[in-house]
Amino acid sequence: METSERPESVVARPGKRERTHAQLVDAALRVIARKDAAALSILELAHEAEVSHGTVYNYFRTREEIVDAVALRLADDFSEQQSQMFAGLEEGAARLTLAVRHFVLRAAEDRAWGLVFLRVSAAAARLGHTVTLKTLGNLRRGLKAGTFRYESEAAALDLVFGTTLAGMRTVLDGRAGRGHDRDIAYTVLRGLGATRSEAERLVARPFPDLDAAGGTAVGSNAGARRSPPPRSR
Amino acid sequence: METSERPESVVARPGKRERTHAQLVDAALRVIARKDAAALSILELAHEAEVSHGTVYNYFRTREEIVDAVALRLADDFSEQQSQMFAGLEEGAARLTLAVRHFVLRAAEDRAWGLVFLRVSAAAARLGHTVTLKTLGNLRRGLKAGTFRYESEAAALDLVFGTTLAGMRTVLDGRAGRGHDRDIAYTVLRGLGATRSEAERLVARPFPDLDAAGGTAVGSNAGARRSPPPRSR
Amino acid sequence: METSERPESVVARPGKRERTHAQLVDAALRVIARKDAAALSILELAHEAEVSHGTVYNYFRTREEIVDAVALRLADDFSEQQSQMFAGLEEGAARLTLAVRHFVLRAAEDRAWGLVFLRVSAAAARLGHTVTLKTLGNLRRGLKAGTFRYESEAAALDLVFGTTLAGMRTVLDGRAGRGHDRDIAYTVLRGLGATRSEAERLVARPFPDLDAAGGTAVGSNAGARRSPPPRSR
Amino acid sequence: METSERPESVVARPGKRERTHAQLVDAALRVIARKDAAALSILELAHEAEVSHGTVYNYFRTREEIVDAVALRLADDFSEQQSQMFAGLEEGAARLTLAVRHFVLRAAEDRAWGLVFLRVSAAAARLGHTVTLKTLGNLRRGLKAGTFRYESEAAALDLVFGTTLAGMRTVLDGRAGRGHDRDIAYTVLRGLGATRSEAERLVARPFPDLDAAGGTAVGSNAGARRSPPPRSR
DNA sequence: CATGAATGAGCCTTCATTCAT
DNA sequence: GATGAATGAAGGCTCATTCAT
Repeated sequence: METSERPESVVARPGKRERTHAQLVDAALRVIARKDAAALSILELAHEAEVSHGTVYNYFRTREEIVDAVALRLADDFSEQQSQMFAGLEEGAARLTLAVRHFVLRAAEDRAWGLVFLRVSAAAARLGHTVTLKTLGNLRRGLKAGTFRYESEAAALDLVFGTTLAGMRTVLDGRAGRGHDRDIAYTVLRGLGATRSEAERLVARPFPDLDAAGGTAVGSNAGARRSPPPRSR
Repeated sequence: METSERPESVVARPGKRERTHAQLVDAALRVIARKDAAALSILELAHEAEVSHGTVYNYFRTREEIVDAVALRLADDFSEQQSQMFAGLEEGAARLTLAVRHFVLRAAEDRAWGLVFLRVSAAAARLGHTVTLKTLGNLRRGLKAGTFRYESEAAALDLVFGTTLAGMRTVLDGRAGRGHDRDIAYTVLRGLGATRSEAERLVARPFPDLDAAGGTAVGSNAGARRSPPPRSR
Repeated sequence: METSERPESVVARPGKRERTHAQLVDAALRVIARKDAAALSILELAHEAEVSHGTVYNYFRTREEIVDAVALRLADDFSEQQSQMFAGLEEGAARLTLAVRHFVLRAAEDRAWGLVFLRVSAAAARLGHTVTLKTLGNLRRGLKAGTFRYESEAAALDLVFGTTLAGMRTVLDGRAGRGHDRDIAYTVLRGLGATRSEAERLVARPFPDLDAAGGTAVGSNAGARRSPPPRSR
Repeated sequence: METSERPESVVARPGKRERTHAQLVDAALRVIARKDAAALSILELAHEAEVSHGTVYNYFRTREEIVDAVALRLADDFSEQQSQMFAGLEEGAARLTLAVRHFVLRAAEDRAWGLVFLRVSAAAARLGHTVTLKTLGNLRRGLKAGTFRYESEAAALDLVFGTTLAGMRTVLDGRAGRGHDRDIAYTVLRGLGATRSEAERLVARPFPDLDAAGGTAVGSNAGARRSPPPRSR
């Protein structure tokens, strides 16, 4: 601690508060990667962030605020990556395909991130909201373009979220091999009413390279981004 | 409850142990309907079951054992009801359709049961196993019959479970109206590769009457079993 | 349990009560060999004796009664063995020497017994009383015979008990090798005022064979009774 | 207690942690003077120390840590007093004599301290270690000087500790009068091989005055330090 | 702001004990 | 006599939270 430098007032560089905040959210991510989000304790968080537990109270007042902050961080990452991934990609169905694959793939590559995502999405509505909004746009675009042919938008959302999260869980449990991202995306597309050939075409598209993009890496088994070439159906 | 058979005395000799066990599982269901399964406390359970907390320890040694017992009860109920519902129904696709609709519908009818099911299935692998086994059979039958045309069985399971659970959640959150059971089932069937007309036909079939069947009612807003007639697509 | 034989009254063979009692004391010995005597729990005792915990209450009302029963058993064993060992041996100093050696040796041979003895003697005054009485006689005889030359009888008793118990502890902790029984006895004899040659002579006497004698074996690494020949001093 | 320095405020800034720690160890001493060390409960300790039970956990995580801390305190006291007592005293036999007498005498003067010492030494190996090391040096010095003539060092240690502790117990039980410290010391010296005249000379030496020295007084029947003049043998 | 001592609510767990069968 | 279901006292432990420095 560099408190000794300060003669009278706090000389802290601008952004000190932001840095500590980020440090705490980082720590929370690591903790949640280990235990369930509901089990996150202030004490453990403080220890992981290497600050006194009293300090945590300068930033969050309840455990829920912490989980929310983590959710916000994940949601921002998500938005950020979507933007990059979708640069120059207008087709709603294509965007949705990439988004679904992205989640499953990332869970496979960064197991810790996957666990955190599932746990936080179960605990914080906030995360769901952000993702829902983005998804809804893509769904409607695909519907308008005629690629999708669903009747119930609510059921369509359940399909997309439910299947994707289940797919992530399957990957995290080691019950699926490479290519599960494509299988899940294909299944979702079919459920939305895409024809076989459309779905195959969408799923066959290569993944834009976004390794450079960053985002919050929780663990670090930065894996091979490529899933194997799609099986022909 | 059959306590009504012995209107005055509480002594209950034979089967005492079984009775108390059931009483505890009942209480656990009610508690989980209120709070998350992970938050279930022995103390609270004892209070709800109106026994001393020491008694709980005569039956369960950890909270997990309790949740497992609840899961077992739900799984047994599930199997039981499947058997009744499927009596004389051979077609895998038809069975699957009914099962999916059943879950969504029941969540709508008995909100407490729905909450319990979601919470327990998140906490106890046991429940998932039972359901998976039953589902797998129906999937394969449908595949062999040519109704389903999926490639990846893992993705198909993710589709069925993920979408159904998401549909239950949507219903519990009040974000879907009557008929969501049919919408969810229709979506799942399409995702499994059923044609539009097949899916419509399957979804249009009336629901066998199983109100008489019993099973574990947690809350008691025993609702109107009938969902509205299917919309034409 | 053979309760089914009984048509109206308890047919139990005479001595049934005594047998169950002995069974409980046996079990208590085994339990104390594992944990400290103060930690002895009715529950654990019942389990070890393979009776219901309710049964224990038909025999003992408090934990102390149990420990006392164990102490009584050990004291009886002690008296019994002394009698056998001392058959035809009048000399007080010789008797004391054998008694001291016996304790240390037996602790080495039957570790469980040693632990039990130390633990029970720490918890139950009863055991100490019995041993004291026997010892006192031998001390006084030795004094009268001129072999011992101590002033304070209280200090002499402290010497005998303290050193012997410490010697047992040392053996049980594995901090002493073969022959510690003789070393301890020699030291005690010297402390009581015996001359070097007297002490050597007393310690050199062979140990009467009492393997056949029985007594309560707790563990069962029935060891080589012989300690190595005395070192010459 | 030096709280008297700050008569009004309780805030105690610097050294707060150390103070509370000492306060807890003090309380533990008082509790152990009442009950057995194994029965020490965190709750009771907290109550005795007049802090919340949560506070105790900020200092000790298990009961054993507490007993260890008490043992450490006793061991430090012991070392401290030995140093004072032995100032300018080189002879091993003389030191040992004083040490043995000191223990017995102190048990007589401060009954609570004696109980604590016996109980803690039974529960914490730590205490034994410290005392052993100090004793060993004195034993070897006496052996080299020719005052002692023992063969087995292990048996010699058993003699010293066993007899001294037994002597303390006898005093605490009220089964010995004034002068037991000298009787015990004399007996120990004889057991170590000292001649009668040597032992008498050693035991006759006056006790250095160390009342001023302080150390941990548990009870406070600060007694007459002087034991009666040695009886002639 | 950061720190960390102190607090107490709240849960967990073990067991002695009672009592109806 | 033996059994075992039920009880509740007793203690253990964790943590969120407050507050003085």
